[in-house]
Amino acid sequence: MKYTDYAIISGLSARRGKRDFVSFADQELEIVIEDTPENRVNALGQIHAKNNIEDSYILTLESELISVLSRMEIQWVGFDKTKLSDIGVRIRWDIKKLEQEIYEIVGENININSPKQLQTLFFETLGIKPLRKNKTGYSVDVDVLEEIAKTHDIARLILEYRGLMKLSGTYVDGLMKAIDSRDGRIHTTYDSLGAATGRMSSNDPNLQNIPTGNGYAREIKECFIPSTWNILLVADYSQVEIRVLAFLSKDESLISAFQNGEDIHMRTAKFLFGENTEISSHMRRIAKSVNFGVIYGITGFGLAKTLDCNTWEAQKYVDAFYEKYPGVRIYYDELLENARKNGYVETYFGRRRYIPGVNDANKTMRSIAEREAMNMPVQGTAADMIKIAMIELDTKIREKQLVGKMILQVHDELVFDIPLSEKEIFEKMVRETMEWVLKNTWEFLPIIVDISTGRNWAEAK
DNA sequence: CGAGGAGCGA
DNA sequence: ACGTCGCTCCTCGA
Repeated sequence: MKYTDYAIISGLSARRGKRDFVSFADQELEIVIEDTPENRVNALGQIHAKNNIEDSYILTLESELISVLSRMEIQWVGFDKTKLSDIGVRIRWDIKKLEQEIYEIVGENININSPKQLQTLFFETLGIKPLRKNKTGYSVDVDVLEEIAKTHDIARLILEYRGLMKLSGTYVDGLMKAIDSRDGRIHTTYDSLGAATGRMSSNDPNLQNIPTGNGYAREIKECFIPSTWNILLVADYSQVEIRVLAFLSKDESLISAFQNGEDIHMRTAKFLFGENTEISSHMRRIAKSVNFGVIYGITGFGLAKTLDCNTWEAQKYVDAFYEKYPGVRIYYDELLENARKNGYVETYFGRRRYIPGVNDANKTMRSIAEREAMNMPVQGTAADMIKIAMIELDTKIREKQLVGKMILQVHDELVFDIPLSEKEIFEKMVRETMEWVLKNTWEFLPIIVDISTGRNWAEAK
């Protein structure tokens, strides 16, 4: 049955999507086409033509990536069904126990998965003051429950319950359904143009959001295993987005920090709290949030929420960041100026995203658009880099007639299923290729790839 | 079946 | 109003 979902296109296997049209950036084509990778890239080409983009490297890149992705999709990933099944039994047991505990405290069998019933419990029965509203009522999300948990233990239990339900539903049951009955492997579908920034997306099942934590989460990741006699090799770009920001902005402090091999979060922490200050783990955590936040176009309010501090304090950190890395501020100013003038932003490799909202009359809409504009070139350039590396690696693997295969991509990470005998050659080849994509700039901005291996995905990470 | 809320990843 | 990009599960009501 599963194969009825597939269409053979140009001798390659690719799955048909549900959509019957192709869109790119914020411009929908006025044509209805069969949703295939080839047609999507074709549509991308039409968008380029319509906007007078010539000699687009992105078009070449996306064309070449189609067959690479199809080979990854065909390969599939090994999976330990027995182990997942055992995890499922234990999680369900824990859920049952938590359920009983919660019912006991509440005094009745409420549906813990219903935000509506939780609202009634907290804000009416228990008389707790609501923290935040959403479209349908008062929010009972993790931030709110963390706050309530300070005074009511029940909130802690509900958070635990939610975490286990997520693992049980999305990962245990979800992955169990995705295991192929014939060979026990799992197959995902990639959408190369899945995100507006140029990132890919993965679905059915999504293998780009497998839990990374400890406990059950780690056990689930341990279920992803190599083929018989093989090992998994995981290669990931180290702090690639901040490095890309350094590269695009040419900020001197940011670049020199990477040149000197400094811990970038520590570098920012020193900037925020003083060169001679002993940086605590708390301070480093703040600096890390600021570093990431800047890439997302953060505001004082948003950072305050993340750090659980007041807006004034958070804004102070954001201001300090831009003061210490002035090149970043200039870069963003010029970027937004260009976005307002041209209506789009683009990556280093020329991938575009149209963002008409930067000139919207509505301040809120404009702010959203500005954050999108600020983030896209960073996230998109990183996406371009790994896509280029994937094409190059796919070619090399076949040229060298290696047995190992590239099987997964998780935004800044590639996973390979390889024989132990090919470990050294893969390590060297993968590192060199992934770092090579910005080779012409390596002189002033080191790109670092971390590689590890193991008998399962958790061990290799 | 779809919207909304929630939570998992980079 | 309030940090980017995704996908999937659950509830609830049409």
